[in-house]
Amino acid sequence: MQELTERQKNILTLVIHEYIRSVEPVGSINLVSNYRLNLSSATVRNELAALTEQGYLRQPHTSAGRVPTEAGYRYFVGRLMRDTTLPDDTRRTISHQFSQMPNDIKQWMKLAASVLASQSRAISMVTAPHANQARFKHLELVSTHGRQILSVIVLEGGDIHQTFLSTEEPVNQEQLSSMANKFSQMCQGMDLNSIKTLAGSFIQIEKDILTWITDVLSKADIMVAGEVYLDGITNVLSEPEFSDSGDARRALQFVQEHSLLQDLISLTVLSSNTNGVQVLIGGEGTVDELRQCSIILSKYGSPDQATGTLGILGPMRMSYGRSISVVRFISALLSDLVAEQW
Amino acid sequence: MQELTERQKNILTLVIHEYIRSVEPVGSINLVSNYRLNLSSATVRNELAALTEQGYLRQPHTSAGRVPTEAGYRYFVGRLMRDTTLPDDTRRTISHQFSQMPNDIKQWMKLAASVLASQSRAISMVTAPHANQARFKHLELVSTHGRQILSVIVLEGGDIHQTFLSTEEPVNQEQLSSMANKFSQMCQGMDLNSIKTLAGSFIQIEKDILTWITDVLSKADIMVAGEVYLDGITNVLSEPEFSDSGDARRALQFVQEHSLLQDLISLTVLSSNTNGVQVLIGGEGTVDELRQCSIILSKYGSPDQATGTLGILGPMRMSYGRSISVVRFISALLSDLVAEQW
DNA sequence: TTTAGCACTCTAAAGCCGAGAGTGCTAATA
DNA sequence: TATTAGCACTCTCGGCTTTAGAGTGCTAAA
Repeated sequence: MQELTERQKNILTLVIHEYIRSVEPVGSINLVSNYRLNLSSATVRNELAALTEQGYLRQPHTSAGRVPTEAGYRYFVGRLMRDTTLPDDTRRTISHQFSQMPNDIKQWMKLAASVLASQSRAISMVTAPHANQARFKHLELVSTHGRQILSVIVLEGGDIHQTFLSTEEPVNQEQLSSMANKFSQMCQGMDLNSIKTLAGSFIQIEKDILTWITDVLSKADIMVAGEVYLDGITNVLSEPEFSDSGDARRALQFVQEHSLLQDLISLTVLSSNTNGVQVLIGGEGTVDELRQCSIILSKYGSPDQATGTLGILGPMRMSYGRSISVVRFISALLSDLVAEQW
Repeated sequence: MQELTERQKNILTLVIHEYIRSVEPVGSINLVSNYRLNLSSATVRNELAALTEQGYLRQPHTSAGRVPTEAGYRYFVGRLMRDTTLPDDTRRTISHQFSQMPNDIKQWMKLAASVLASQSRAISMVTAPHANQARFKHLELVSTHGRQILSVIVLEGGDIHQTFLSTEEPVNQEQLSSMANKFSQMCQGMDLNSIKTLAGSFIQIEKDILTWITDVLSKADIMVAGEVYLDGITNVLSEPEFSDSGDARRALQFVQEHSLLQDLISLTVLSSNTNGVQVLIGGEGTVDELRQCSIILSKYGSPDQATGTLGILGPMRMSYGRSISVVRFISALLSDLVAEQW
């Protein structure tokens, strides 16, 4: 696999552009006439043949135009694509939308997912920010009717978990409050291991609470990311390459069942890494169901506070320039919001 | 529109069964041979003609079999369908799944949506239970780094809302706790109106908190249902009638954008009402996008505690017997869970 | 009232054809 | 040596016709 000539790079770029635009195999004449090359179609044909030879393009059948291969896209994203940024007015619009939101993480996530989806016309995925190692912050106990207690745990970073605990006999709110205070102070800022080493004589209900706390912490540690917010699921259905056949359905099903992002996050060795944004083309390294798709991922937040992940999943034939810039922008935006908040 | 004869009812039922099974227009010979009628195809033809005349069936074209119309389905659901219940082992399996869940509303909702979707092979929708008029129960304030305060409001019924408030100058956790206690006691069990009438001299931060509380309560009152849990979105895509054309996409898009259930809940006058379960056929009374769909809805919980809504959305050609019984069963199950908890 | 028989209608699948797009090769050209 | 014009060739796709088959409604007989 030898280096491409400048002209070949140029032509590869054009083929990809044109294919993304028209979603049809692109031929030599088409290129010459649409892009005012100072070349004849015959010359372009030769170059196309060379690029096909090297594996960057392929022909659906003998007398069709060329379509980019996975390798072609990868070469493009890694070495040819120029860094684009979002248009100023788009940036402003998005920032404005965020500034008008209440200070509520859920709302942010939803908005981020929605903006990502509509801007990229792909499926968007966003995880809520979470501290890297879960630490206990606060416990709250609220009596409900009967012998059920509503128990709320707040983790550092603002994650909230709740459950109902039941007691043998009724406990009034005052007792509950003092018990909650006791735990809040005793466990302040501790992580899973520290809490496990706590000793002392506890009554039954206190033991239940401790079990519950360790449950929450270990769950929070394992589930690197919390809930996943999805949006734009129908975007991908309108793409021509998914118009029929079960492909789209299978891909969607996969996304819904496995919370995808969870799995992807663990992949640290990734191919193209553009300025903190990671691009997986043709579902590389992942599963069969996503063979026709590409994924663009980015972490946000900061490692010593809280981080989350966001990304989009679209057809391999997507506008990488635009998509990457959107992901990068939203990622930065959420990073700022997280930094302000913590 | 006159009463149907027994034989006509029988044949209508068979046509619907067969159509649901095969998804193809069903003809007279087909019926006779598959269902061992003691009739000739000619007789059946006459009856089919009569049913078509009355609007319960239609022919896609002159020489095709018959397909049930909206009216046909409605007649079937309202008057012909025998009440089915879920098989015992299915019931047991589902109950078991619920019993193994932690006491967490979110998990319940997710499980309910998942079971509904897989059992009915349709899209499922579930709203979390919520008190009918929101009442304040408890306030909790937790300091975070900087001048941000994490504020958590618990409503009667266990709904939880959180936000970040900011203060002019730092406040320590002790002050926050006493402030939270003050509010918790002062506002105990009050609804929106009562809280609005509260007077007294409050410092800035307390005013902010009060505003936030009223915000939450009014939001909770308006948004009759909280979050909507969806599942099985891909189910509907595999249905043959949605295999191509944008119909499926449009319907899905609609479901995602408008949180559907919200709108539907407000429809109290509904056509078929089978034992607490409501059936909307052909999206009657709703929107164009759902013309090809049917909806089965049920409330759960009890009016004086908390109620939620659940339902499924599938192709008009769905197995109503099974679907209705699943919806009814899950609805009862959630009702029990809610009753235990409150 | 039911049924056998029959002519008729319409669709959907299969086969056929021609236009058009695109190719690769060769030979001429700059 | 790199480029280009010319050309024969290949393959798909859309439109057309044809045909098999399913289903119908009607009539007349049982």
